[in-house]
Amino acid sequence: MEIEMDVSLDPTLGCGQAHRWKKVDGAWKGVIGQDRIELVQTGNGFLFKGTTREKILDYFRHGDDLSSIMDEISSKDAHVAKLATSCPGMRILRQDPWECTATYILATNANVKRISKMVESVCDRYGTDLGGVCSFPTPKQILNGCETIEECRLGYRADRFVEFAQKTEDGEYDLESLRELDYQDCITELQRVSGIGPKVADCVALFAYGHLESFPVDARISRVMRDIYGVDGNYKRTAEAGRAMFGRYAGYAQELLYHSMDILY
DNA sequence: CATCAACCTGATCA
DNA sequence: ATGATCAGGTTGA
Repeated sequence: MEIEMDVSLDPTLGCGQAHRWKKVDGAWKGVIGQDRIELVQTGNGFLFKGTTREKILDYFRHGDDLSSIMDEISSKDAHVAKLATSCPGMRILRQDPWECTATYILATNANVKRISKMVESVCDRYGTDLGGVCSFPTPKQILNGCETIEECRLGYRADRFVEFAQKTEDGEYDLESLRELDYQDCITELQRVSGIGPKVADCVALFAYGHLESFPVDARISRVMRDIYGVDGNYKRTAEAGRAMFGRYAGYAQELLYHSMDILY
């Protein structure tokens, strides 16, 4: 099946916003929910198999008008304008809140390689076998075998990861209800979770709850803000500066800036 | 509110 | 080869 969309799979799936995609012989292989997916870039979109058109369109935020978003953030800053041109088709994805949050709890103070290793590890150990790859586990699946969690080599993230699964399963955290909240309330609620600070909250707000004004500041973005824009200071200050600079689509600007560092380093 | 050391682990570098 | 440093941060003092 083919989908027409202004998207470039390489930066979109390879930039690190989602952690389960792998490019094998020109095809992007990954898992969305319980579906094993394969995507191949074409001239004006991509071919897909493994799931429904509807789910793919939702995952790739088909409703986002990329050209007008790029126009808007490009008008705010010449550097981002250049990146928008040099890296067309980079999209923000819409990920499942549970998987996205649990994954970013694992992502703290680890590099991309190690993050995907940890994520694959918990999928292999606790997820459902989909034939060659496993789905991201449900809270229940994790809790059913959490006594062997140390075999996943999560380090000090393990306790937070299991606690998050426990409290989600218990209903203490209601991830669905967060969909109703605006950006500020959303990150405030997310930060009640142990293992979620301002950076992870911003990532989840952006990648799961679709708050496109979120501007997560990680180590790389922090360097960009300092070196290119002369913005220094703590997290709150830097993230606010990004949102003030780029407005309602700051998240897209962040992705472009992050990816540009990816190429540089 | 701002600052800062400690924290699992594994890859990289000297 | 072996030790220091660092990586998509968060926490608690």
